[in-house]
Amino acid sequence: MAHHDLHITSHDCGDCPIRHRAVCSRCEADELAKLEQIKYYRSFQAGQTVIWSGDRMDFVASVVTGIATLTQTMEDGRRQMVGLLLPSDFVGRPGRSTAAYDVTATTDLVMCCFRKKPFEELMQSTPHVAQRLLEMTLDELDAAREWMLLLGRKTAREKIASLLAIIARRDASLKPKTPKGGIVFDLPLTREEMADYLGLTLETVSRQVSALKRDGVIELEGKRHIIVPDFDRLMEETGDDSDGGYLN
Amino acid sequence: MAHHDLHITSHDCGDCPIRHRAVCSRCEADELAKLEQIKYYRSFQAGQTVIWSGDRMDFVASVVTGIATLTQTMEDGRRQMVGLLLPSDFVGRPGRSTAAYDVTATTDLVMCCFRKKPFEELMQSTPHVAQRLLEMTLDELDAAREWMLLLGRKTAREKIASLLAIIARRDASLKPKTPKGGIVFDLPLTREEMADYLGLTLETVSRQVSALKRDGVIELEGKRHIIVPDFDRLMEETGDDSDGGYLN
DNA sequence: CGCAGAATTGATACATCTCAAGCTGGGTGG
DNA sequence: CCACCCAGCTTGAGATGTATCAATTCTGCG
Repeated sequence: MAHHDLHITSHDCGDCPIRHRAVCSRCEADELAKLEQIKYYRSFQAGQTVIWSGDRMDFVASVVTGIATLTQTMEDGRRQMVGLLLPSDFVGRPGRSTAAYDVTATTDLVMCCFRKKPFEELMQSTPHVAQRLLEMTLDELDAAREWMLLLGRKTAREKIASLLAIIARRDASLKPKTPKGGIVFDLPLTREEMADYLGLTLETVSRQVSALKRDGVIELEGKRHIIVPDFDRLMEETGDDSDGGYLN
Repeated sequence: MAHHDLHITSHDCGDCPIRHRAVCSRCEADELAKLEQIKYYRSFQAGQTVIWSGDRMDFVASVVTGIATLTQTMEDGRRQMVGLLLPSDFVGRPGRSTAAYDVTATTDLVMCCFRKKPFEELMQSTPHVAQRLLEMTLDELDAAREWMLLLGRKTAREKIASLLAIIARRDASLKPKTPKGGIVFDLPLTREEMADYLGLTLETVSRQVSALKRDGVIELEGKRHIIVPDFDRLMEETGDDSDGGYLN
């Protein structure tokens, strides 16, 4: 609990690992300079809550490193994760003063925050931030709708396979080495978090992971380290169209 | 099948029923004039398909009157509705050339279409359209996430109650008369469409509607006409927080 | 070493799906 | 004007997938 707001050597946007993907990616040098003036970093430890749904939220932010989750909770405790925030993803909504969801760090997390008021002004004055934010929001909307199909219509096994495929694909896109011998990655989520994301119980998640392992679709090393010997085989289990289907 | 593209007396944006809510709501007179130049109307009969997922889509559009649905379909025929398009809602994505979902008219439908290329140019040249589109997209994202909670965690009864509450609330906002004696409206969806929206089968929808009727939460006149004698009672059945929770 | 959180596995309950049989109401053609 | 028809809907009985409750078993760590 000790220290949660931190000491990041406030670095230059030019060196930022998410410079080319985040909400600032379209900015010119002068626009970037304005952003630099209103930005500040915050760090969170794995497991920490960034903000609670309903709390006042006077900033917006980009995830720089680490992973965070957006979850909704019902009065009786049922929980549904509604978003997984990866590096470059954006949190918060211009024009809204309170958080709509619980935001939690699932790994150690660094966020690049902007005070909301100046950020909103900057959106008015320069179009590139707003343009990029629209693009990112449309992408998120598509992702949310894909998730609606998963939640509404897929079986537990298909849900697990889909989640693994998404994480595997993302990981593969980060480390461009494609070892023919299969894709390897670490799960960034606990079984319970997977359950909250997939609309299942943690027991069902555990059973289906075991089943995929038993059937040779995946291999496990420890609880978190996953090996996918044949990605196409995994894709068959997701229930999705064979072709990734992402043209433009 | 006969005639599907139609003869709407191309009217003035000033008279448009969605003038104050649609993507054009923030436009000044000069911007509106530009939109007028590239707009055209299309009409569809109830049940007609507006566009199939994957088809080339060289326009974007606003729903003027009527209701349309966005649905995703899996190879084996499982279907999930991912959006319900009401008057003023926007369809299509600037910067994408094919439709991502099946769009279907569930009632007779009139859409105000803009050819995509000019619309995109207009978005660059004037900020008001892009601003409003961002706002609308953020609203849709919130709605999608609320639906994720419904799909992932709510019971069949809660799902039905939630859908009825949403339709009831929308209808109440259109006809501002609040008859103390209860809210009355017509379902714009068949049981099967409700099922596709809620991630259920049509039989389960039918059973749960009957159950809500048996328990006095709603009354039915025919299959489609619904009477809600006590809206708070209906809200209790949705599983949501008692307070509507829509501050800003 | 032993504890605590995380995960697995088992037995059973239950909500929803599936398959199947009727019902209902509005439109149509004889 | 009636009889029929058919899509939309309801209801039933049984199957099934996932949740629930309850032990264990892992695993990393103090």
